[in-house]
Amino acid sequence: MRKKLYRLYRGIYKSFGPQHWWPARTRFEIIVGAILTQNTAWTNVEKAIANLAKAKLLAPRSLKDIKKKRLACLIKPSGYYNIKAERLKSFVNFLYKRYGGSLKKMFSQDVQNLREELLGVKGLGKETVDSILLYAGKRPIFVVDAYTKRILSRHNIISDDKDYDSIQRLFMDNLPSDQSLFGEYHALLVRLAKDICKKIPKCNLCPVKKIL
DNA sequence: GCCCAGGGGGCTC
DNA sequence: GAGCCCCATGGG
Repeated sequence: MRKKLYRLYRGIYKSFGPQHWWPARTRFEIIVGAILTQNTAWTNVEKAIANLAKAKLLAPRSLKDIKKKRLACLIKPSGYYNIKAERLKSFVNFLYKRYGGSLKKMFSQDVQNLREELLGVKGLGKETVDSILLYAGKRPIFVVDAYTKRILSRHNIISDDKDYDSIQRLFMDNLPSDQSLFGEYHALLVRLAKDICKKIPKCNLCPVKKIL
């Protein structure tokens, strides 16, 4: 298994090179992006984030103070804007209630405790929380998404009925606990899916095999 | 016009 | 615990 995972990584890395995720200027922007990108194309998220930046809202305090309705209006391009405004609000409320609004304090918490706490925030599921921990918190936590599942099962590395936790364990038990490796690996899987695996429902002859 | 996107919650059975 | 529905915009 270890070898399979390394082979896949080397193959994709060779084709695409380092991805340098997450594309954002601050940790808070990463968190906002992680929530906004839920089931949404990144190009739409960029527009929403640009609106927030223009309105000087890419900081916990200002996001906490803004009215939900106006927030929803600003993030409209990212879709699900009412729900996502609610989710951004519930995150900053959590941040203030639990850590006095300090991301520094939040990220100095033990990673497993923090993971449980964040999963308790309404609107933050496993993928969103793990993205936050990995890319904003620089913790070695592997992010599993639909692409990861699809690619691994197409390449017969896993069966297609595996759940989030077991896939995450697969990576974390078989690879060194390295934040930058996990970050690149996940980003490369997304890149790969976007480039070639997209819209091929069940393809055992996926072109990816050629690069492995 | 149709399909999907870097999900998650709530409901039903 | 699996299976469904809802949320919603924009690009291909």
